[in-house]
Amino acid sequence: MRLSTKGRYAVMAMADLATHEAGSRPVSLADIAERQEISLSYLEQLFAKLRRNGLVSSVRGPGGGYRLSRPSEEVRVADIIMAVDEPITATRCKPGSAKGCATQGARCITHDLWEELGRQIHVFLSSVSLADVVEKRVLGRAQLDLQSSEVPAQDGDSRAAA
Amino acid sequence: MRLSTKGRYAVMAMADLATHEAGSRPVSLADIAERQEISLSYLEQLFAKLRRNGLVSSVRGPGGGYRLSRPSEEVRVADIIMAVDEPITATRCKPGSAKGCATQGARCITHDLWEELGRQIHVFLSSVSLADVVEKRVLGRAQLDLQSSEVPAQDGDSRAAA
DNA sequence: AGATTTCCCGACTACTTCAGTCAAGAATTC
DNA sequence: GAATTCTTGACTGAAGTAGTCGGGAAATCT
Repeated sequence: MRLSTKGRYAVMAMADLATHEAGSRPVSLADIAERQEISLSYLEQLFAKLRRNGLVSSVRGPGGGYRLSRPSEEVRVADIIMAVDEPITATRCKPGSAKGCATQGARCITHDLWEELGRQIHVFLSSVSLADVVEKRVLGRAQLDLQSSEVPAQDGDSRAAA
Repeated sequence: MRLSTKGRYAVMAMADLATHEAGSRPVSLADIAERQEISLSYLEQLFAKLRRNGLVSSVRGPGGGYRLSRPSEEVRVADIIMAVDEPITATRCKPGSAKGCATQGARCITHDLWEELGRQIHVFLSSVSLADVVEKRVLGRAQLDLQSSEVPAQDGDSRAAA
């Protein structure tokens, strides 16, 4: 799961689409571009990918635009991000790669860590639907349950987090 | 919290340091560079930042090298990544920024989502200590507790995750 | 003292990716 | 057929990544 502004733009656009999808009229990219302040040409790229991945369907001609293929409750944020972001080079841990991971044939020391982090991110973003985003319900669905955090609170915690 | 290969290299190097920190001898960057297949000059950059953030201490001269400032149980992975990665522009959601977020003065639709994701990542990486990484104990410390995942399993799940 | 080993620091650079532009074309409606 | 809207591909400027290079400074050893 790759996290870039491209994915964020896509989620913003999809949320806008879900919000303004009233009645039967599709939503034009021009409208989304104006409301979300994203360039039209860039949106076109994003929606081309979203369409190929079956998340939206298009209607051409005047009055045309895009529509969600499924109700917003059934669209996961993870789906959107995976649709627009390239498959990613998987923490550069491919068996063939010379550097980074796969040192001496074995997986590198930190391999498990990044794999687990990727899984955590994926689980979280899969637990949030587009409807959740629109209705500002991003908490509560998935919650990290820290058991026995033995790591003491450190002094240097004034650094910018998140 | 920014996630880049730079941060990954830093964690790899710190894990290597924690592993080979036997007795009282510091570990030289040349050794780490060879074992982890990271260029020496690049390691020097990373360790300069790690040192400024108080994660390691240095010993000069022959037989010199680096040492962990604290025991590996007390070093959180999040600390390492924050030390080497720049403070980051916080999901481009600054009040002053013209684009992206802060549309019409209000926070953008997806603001809460990314903020929460950032928090989840930070919590996870704070829950894992360097000792956990070295001893391959990255699971079980923090575990996502999904309550009532109503999102149905979708067809297209063969896509590369993580 | 002098040589060697190691950390220390700044400048420079090839490369890739990101974010976005530009231009042309095809389908649909009026 | 003219306007609208999606569709596609090529192109580009800026930024960040992953380094390299070169010269130092402190500590140790002979």
